[in-house]
Amino acid sequence: MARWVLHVDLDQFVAAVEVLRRPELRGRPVVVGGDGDPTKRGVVSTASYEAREFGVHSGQPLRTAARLCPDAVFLPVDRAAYEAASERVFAVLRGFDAVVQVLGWDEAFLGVDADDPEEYAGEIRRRVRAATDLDCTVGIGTNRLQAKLATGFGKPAGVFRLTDTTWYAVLGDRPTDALWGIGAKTARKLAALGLRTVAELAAADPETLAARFGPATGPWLVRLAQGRDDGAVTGEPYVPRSRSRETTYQQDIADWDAVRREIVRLARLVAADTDGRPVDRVVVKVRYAPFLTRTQGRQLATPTTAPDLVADAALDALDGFTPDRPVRLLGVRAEFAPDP
DNA sequence: TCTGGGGTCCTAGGACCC
DNA sequence: TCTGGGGTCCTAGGACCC
Repeated sequence: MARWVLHVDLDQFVAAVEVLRRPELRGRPVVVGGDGDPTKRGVVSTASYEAREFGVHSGQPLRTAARLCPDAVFLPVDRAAYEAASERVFAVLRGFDAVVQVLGWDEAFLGVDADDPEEYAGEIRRRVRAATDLDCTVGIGTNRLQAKLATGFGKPAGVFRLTDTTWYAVLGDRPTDALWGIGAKTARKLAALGLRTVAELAAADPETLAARFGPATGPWLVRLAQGRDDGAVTGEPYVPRSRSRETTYQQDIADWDAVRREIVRLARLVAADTDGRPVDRVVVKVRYAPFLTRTQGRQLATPTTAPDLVADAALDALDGFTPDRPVRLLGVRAEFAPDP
């Protein structure tokens, strides 16, 4: 039997969960984001396929989505509901004889031994559907990168295999930002070097890219374009490196005393969410009204879980900012001391 | 596109030390 | 004080992903 990596990705996950508990929404354009009021500041978390027909997509301002699709049903984000649905899906996946690595709310890698990976993928789709009424797509590859990219070609509710044999036929002529890890910024820098497609990047000199992108990132970009990924699927439990809370305010805050009160509030929320792990460092984020974003951090002399000390460190970090401009967003992040 | 919230990892540059 | 070269650590920012 051969070793395969399967990437399981729920279809329009957040919108699908909402439709499950409100069946009358099935077939309608559904947009989930912010507090569900499209006249407020906020962006689309997930749009149903019906809403995507109108050009609505994740990350888009809710106001824009409402303009593109005025008849859409707008719903608030309900994290607890999605986490509960996630757990039911992952419980199904853990029922397989496989190494399961969860990637977020709606994705997981499975390391499996199989003679017929398509048959295996089909069985995953059937069992997830039977247990949760949710559809998923399964990508098949010989490593995580191939499996992850394969999923995009199988959407929705399908199965797709991508291997060394088919890599360049499928992806060679695609722009570099089709790859998992290359976004708009990096794609533009690569294009400036004459590297526009996956095939062109795959043939590039790693040393040249190291000079432009750094010693680790440069060579990694070339390996990415070649479909290579040395990382194994791991079943190790996920241990967070940090916890954070941030808020974009409906109205900018000009009063610095109000800013300080908000920082204390956010710091306490973060401190309540550390699961008893000592905090090493506290970082405050300020986004001023013109979207200029700055961060300031403070290393703690002694790692702590005490909310008062986390809040004190956050206020100390806040003193590193100039209180002369209205504030659009405030955030506090706590970083955990490495495990001994 | 007047641009969320929660994360991760990498890089560059300054501080500091020998 | 006209002042090198290298290593290491820390921090802010960038980029990416879901």
